[in-house]
Amino acid sequence: MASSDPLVPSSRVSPRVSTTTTPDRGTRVASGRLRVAVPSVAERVADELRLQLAEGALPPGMRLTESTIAEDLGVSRNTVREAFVELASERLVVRHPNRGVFVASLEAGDIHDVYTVRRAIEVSALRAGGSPEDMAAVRAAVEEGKRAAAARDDEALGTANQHFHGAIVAMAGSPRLNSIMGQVLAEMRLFFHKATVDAQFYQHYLKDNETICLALESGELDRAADLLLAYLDRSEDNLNEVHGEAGTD
Amino acid sequence: MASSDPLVPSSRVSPRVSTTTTPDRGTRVASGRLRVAVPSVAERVADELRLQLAEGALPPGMRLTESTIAEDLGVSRNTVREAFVELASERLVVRHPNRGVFVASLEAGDIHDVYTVRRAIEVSALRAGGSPEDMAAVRAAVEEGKRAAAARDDEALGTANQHFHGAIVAMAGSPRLNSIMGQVLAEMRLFFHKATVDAQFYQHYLKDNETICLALESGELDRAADLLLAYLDRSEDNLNEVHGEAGTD
DNA sequence: ATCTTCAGATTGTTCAACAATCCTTCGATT
DNA sequence: AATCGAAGGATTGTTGAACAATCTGAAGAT
Repeated sequence: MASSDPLVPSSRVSPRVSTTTTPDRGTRVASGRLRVAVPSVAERVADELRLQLAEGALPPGMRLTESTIAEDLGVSRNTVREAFVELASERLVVRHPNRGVFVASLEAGDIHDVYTVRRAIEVSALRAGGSPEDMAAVRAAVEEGKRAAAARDDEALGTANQHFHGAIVAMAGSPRLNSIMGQVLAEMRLFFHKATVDAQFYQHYLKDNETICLALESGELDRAADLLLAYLDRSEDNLNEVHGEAGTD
Repeated sequence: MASSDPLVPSSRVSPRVSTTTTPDRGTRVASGRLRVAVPSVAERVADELRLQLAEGALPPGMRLTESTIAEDLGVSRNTVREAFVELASERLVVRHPNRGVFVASLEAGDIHDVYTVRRAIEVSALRAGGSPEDMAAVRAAVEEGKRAAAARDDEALGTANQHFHGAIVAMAGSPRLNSIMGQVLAEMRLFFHKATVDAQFYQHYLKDNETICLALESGELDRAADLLLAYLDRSEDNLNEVHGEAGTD
């Protein structure tokens, strides 16, 4: 869904005939100076592709042809190209020179690698602790997960889980760590659509998150870090099992 | 230096008149199948800019005009643009919409941020230990630093120091962590040209590296990690001092 | 002195062209 | 029949030109 929505407002039918058209994507703020960050077309293409990748509309391994995407989104091939460079730097797609761009697919080694990064940054952030607001965000993610579990909404449960781990990293207050974590989570999302894990899978995580959060709130940072580490190890094993089963298609 | 070398071999004088010219950048290997990764022009532009950034030829805050760079390197504007997207994703340049691309400059907050990332990934990698070969690489970097110090080569000393920390992260055997560390070190290189620190500055680091390496080699991973953490804290403080002095231009 | 207007420069984006490369198909050879 | 190699088509890589949108800075008006 949302696959063929044009990114440009739809006034681009015959681009050259209109001389000095009315401003298209100006969003001109008459009074203030603050421009609220109007994303460029290339960025919006990247955003759209990121969204479709996260939704599973573009499955891992799929080839992304430049001209097709350009037509579908109503932009030029060069703009798609810029978006591809960005997505490739985030490891969401892989560029094979002269062959094309493909949706990234996590192999067994990649899973371990991703979890190595997660262990590094999540444990580090947790061990350093955070402000009360930061911890409140972690707690909020735990409660969000509980609600999702009560509503038997697996999708929401997965989202809450990502919020939980995102909140842990956010405790460090580091834009760079947040950005790295965001990319890692995006990579995992890419993979998760292959295996819709059962509810018990997540239920287990839910309890772990609660325990970790409690340890954090009581100031037992080292214990919280150890718990998180164990959690990540188990999560990696779980994912590998799922991968071993689902990876034989 | 090496600022105006064209990236394309120089057969690009009149690009349209020649129909079916001889292969320009083919590097065709007659026998084998293995193509040794011929970098695209955009990648080479990014490489060249990265190099000039690391060398300090493009100082922080400097504006990089698309057409100028395109002319200097003998490539098209669109290609430069692709390179800019990549460099921006590495935080080596900053893009101001409709205003241009500027060489990134680390502010005080950025320094702390960079060190937060380093603490996370270096300590994590060190704590997990590594194979004998990995540790040998760490040791080699220490010796490299000693030689550079003996030769009073500050440049080489800085390089050896980066090798040391790179080798520590490489112990984790994680391509993603290596890539992150590479970017972080590139960011720091960008900054280091502002302050050519004195020899004693590095001498101190040299002893720390030796101590950390010894702890690692004797299997005292936790102690090595603690030492590294302390080292990074001190290094951050040092850098902030230097920044406070030199940043007043 | 402050505001507006205007021109110049640069970025953002598109388009069209072509070269280089890859993949496939189809013969030709052994 | 199997293998090899040569067209052919499709797609990527790269360029150059064009133009709209935006920013910058300077000249002019209030």
